[in-house]
Amino acid sequence: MSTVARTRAFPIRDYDLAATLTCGQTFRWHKRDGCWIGVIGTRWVRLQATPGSLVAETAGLNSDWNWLTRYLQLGLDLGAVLRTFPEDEPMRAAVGACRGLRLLRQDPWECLASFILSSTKQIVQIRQIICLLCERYGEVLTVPPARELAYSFPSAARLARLTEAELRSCKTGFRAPYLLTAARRVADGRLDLSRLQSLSVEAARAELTSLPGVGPKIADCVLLFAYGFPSAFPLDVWVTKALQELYFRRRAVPLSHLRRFASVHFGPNAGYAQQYLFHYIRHFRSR
DNA sequence: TACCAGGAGAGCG
DNA sequence: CGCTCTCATGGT
Repeated sequence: MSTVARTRAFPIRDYDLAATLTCGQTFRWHKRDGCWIGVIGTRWVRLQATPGSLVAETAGLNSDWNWLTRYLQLGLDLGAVLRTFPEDEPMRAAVGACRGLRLLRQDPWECLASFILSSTKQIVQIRQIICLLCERYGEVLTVPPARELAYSFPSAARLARLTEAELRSCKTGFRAPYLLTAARRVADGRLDLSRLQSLSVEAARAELTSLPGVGPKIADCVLLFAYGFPSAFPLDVWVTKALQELYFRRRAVPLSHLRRFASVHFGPNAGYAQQYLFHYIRHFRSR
């Protein structure tokens, strides 16, 4: 039965939609009347979490929903992932505090650009910057009647034509030239983001970190959130704090040491474990 | 007001 | 390699 519809319900369990959309892996979702409204690619989407299912509404008709199931990773067996985590007290606490937190599979360009803009910014500020960029340089999207305007994330080609001053007027600060360089490299083909999916995680990381303003942390965010490399382990100030507090008795440990520890301790889905630690330390052990 | 934010790069010893 | 400084700006 290939129904064409504007809405669809997906049976799912252990999916904490709110945590997933607000935990710092994506920046454009907002809550309205108990639902989550956002943009995936060039589609306006409204999501409602109900017990046992997710209900999705779009502006236009869909004959297939693969773009959505892929983004939300609805086919993932979360339990199988959690079973690969180390059986220690910190991981039990982190997972127990937020059962149902998921990793999304995002568009590489939007993810790369977003995290270039993320450095030494709070998540609320990152959201502001990206919102400004989309309103000014994104495309107006079709939305259902009586809904607020929605915009696509601006393409690399669009941003490549901007001046640094125009980018700085979106509050990007010292990150403006970084974003501009990335946009130009992607737009003129020197950097082929779709090719990275076929590379080893090390080779893909090397490609990303060749961009100015993209170091190991931002590269690993893109490797994990856009390409789904399960071993990518973004080590930011929060995860650093979590590791020191939970595994090193609150002692300051060199970053290189933490990287080594993370790569051996958390197993094949270290990136997933990282997201639970990030969420846990930010919401339950702040300061 | 002071501190800090999902960092990275350059300069230094 | 490890440390320090700078970059820009606004939230808390």
